[in-house]
Amino acid sequence: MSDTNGKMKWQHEGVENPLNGNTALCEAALDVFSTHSFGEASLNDIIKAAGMNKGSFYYRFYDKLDLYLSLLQRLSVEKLELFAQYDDTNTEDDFFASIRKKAMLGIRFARKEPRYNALSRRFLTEELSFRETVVGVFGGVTENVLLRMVENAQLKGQIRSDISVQMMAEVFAILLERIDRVIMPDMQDYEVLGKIDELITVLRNGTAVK
Amino acid sequence: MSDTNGKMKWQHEGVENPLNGNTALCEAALDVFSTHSFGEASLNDIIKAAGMNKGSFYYRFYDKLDLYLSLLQRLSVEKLELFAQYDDTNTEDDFFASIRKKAMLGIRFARKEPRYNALSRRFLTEELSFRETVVGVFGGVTENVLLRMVENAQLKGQIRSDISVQMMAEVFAILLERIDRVIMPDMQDYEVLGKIDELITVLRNGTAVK
DNA sequence: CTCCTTCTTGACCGACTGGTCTAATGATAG
DNA sequence: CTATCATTAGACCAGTCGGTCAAGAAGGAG
Repeated sequence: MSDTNGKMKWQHEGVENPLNGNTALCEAALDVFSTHSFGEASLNDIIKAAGMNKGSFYYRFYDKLDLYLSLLQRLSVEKLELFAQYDDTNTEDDFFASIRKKAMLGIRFARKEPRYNALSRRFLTEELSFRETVVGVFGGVTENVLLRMVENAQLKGQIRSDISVQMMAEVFAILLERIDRVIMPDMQDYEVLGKIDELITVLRNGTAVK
Repeated sequence: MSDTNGKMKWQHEGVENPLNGNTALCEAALDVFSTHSFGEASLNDIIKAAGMNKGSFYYRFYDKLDLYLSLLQRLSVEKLELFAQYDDTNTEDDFFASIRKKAMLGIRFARKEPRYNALSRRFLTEELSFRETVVGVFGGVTENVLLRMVENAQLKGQIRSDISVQMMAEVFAILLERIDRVIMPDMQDYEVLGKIDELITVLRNGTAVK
């Protein structure tokens, strides 16, 4: 770990992510890391479940953290690919229409790979030093895009101006983050869309009677 | 652990919670359990930080789980005491006034003991089997009071009826749960009240311009 | 065949875990 | 004083952890 410095072994050597060819290891790592914290996750379990040997693992990875980072990288690539299909940064949508689209994309990915959501939420409960290490490798990807969306919408007069933008952005962020609590796994697509529209309605018009 | 069956040693023997007289152990356990998952938390660290010996610890507790449960019990008693001072179950408040009061109480306790919030949120990310064990001891305390508040308010015509009660209750629950993200630790009391009122306004009237 | 590199194997390491147990200590009673 | 009790002390246990390493297998090049 002290040797790693948060870098990935395969990145040093300009080789592709060693998880790419190894679906067994990828699945095992995702299973374990999405259900256990980094410290609690047993590397032995992962390796055993993947049908691998310790030596082979350490031939390709520096350590446990290297595997974790490689997994995050693979997942973020997959997510970006999905989101890229629906890129709307240039369209001049209504604010709530943008939020709606964002929520739909998030749910689509979450339903495709539920373990990813579990993993990223679990990451937020890791120790601060660990989070800093990981963020240090992946860079500040988490720049607050929501806050700027809200600021923009307020300037355009699409949302009320008597509430601070920080508060609004936070409300949207919290709800988008836990949107899975509203969407059940057994729902049909049209039901999911209905739930999202309900949520957007609440955010737009509130819950009180008019 | 197999001997424990999820019960607390001191409950068996009708003695008071052994954490009560031992502030050092209580503080150490709260420190560690609020920053680490149950599995990751080191009992050795807790005992050392409390200036205790292993033998003394195991004289009073069955095991690590017993300590964890005793800590939860103590905290829940403290929280109930605080909430009891402001019991409003019999008053005929407006729905949003009730929510406002609930949010204020939650924040008051969270600011008094921030580690408790961290602990209870961390509990939700523990393994299912562990959560079931703990819930089995404490009973289904988590009966959804919010859902019934929403149903009631809808019957009284205080909130709109075109959104499902489940959705609304979930939205309120999610936001109440993460209300700490909106309240900064260095805020004065009047600032906190202002933030809560902002949040209530959003929930009541929405974010769109009228 | 030999030589060399790449990759695999699994025994092994020290550190740490939750938990046990026996011997010693302190206090109180008769 | 002795006897009995509750409590403390910490060495010790088996098991797991992440990580290392020397030996050998596999395969291509000459």
